[in-house]
Amino acid sequence: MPELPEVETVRRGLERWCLNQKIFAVEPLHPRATNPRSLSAITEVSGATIKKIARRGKFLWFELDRPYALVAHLGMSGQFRIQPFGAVDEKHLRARFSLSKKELRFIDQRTFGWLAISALEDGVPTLVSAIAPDLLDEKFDRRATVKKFQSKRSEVKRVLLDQSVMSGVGNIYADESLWRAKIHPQSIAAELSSRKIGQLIDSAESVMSQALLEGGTSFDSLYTNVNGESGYFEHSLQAYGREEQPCARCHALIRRIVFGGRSSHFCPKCQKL
DNA sequence: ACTAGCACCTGATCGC
DNA sequence: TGCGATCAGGTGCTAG
Repeated sequence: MPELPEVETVRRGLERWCLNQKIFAVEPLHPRATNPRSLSAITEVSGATIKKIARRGKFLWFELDRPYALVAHLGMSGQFRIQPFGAVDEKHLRARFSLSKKELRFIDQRTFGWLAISALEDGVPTLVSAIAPDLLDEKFDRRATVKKFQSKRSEVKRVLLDQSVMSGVGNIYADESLWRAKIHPQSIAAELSSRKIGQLIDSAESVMSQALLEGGTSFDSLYTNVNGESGYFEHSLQAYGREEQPCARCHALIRRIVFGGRSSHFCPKCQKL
């Protein structure tokens, strides 16, 4: 569920509340909350101090005063919450970290999210090394990304969602970016001009930056920041979830189609194949 | 090597 | 009121 703007909102909240805090105790509460590729149990971070909170695409990690990091992915429904000691346990509480004055909690209804211990290599956890830099990363290479898009014979929306090409974009912002760039989601990526792919990248950057300013998109309580508050970007969506509603540009009705097992929303008039 | 499809979960909602 | 079908913002494994 959470895409780059939502994960970045969470990262900033964690930075504000957890930086330079010592982790006194860790309590894992669900077996699926630990990624099977984790180097060891997450209780390993007991006694460590949080030195930095980093992100690449939708992956977050806590850098510690140790040679490894605590990596987190929110999956579809993961949340981090800062709570006072003794607050009632949330229904889907999956792990508890005791800091000096507060508890950091990992909550996840659908259990697609996870935590893991992962070695750092050049500042990036091994578990994240196959993920391409995202649009807000200074390592993001625009020309190389355009080339990668052009090397793919599949539908451009699938490529947008491929985290090894460019990370951070999920189903909502993919539809929004394609709408803004006036590209049909089923266009073959390799058949698009460099200029068109450039427009798509620009659109993804502007839509996600705007969403970030509004604290992200949320339809329900499954996405919130570390204080349990929702974002406001839902009001600004032009394609996602707007099936049968008029396109803001041309008033044709937005269509929803399913491919790759998920919904795609687009304007049949502005976004032609 | 690349691509497409499905599996992994829980819960909300909708139609009958 | 109850039940089954469908849907949900992600990733990763596997079969072709």
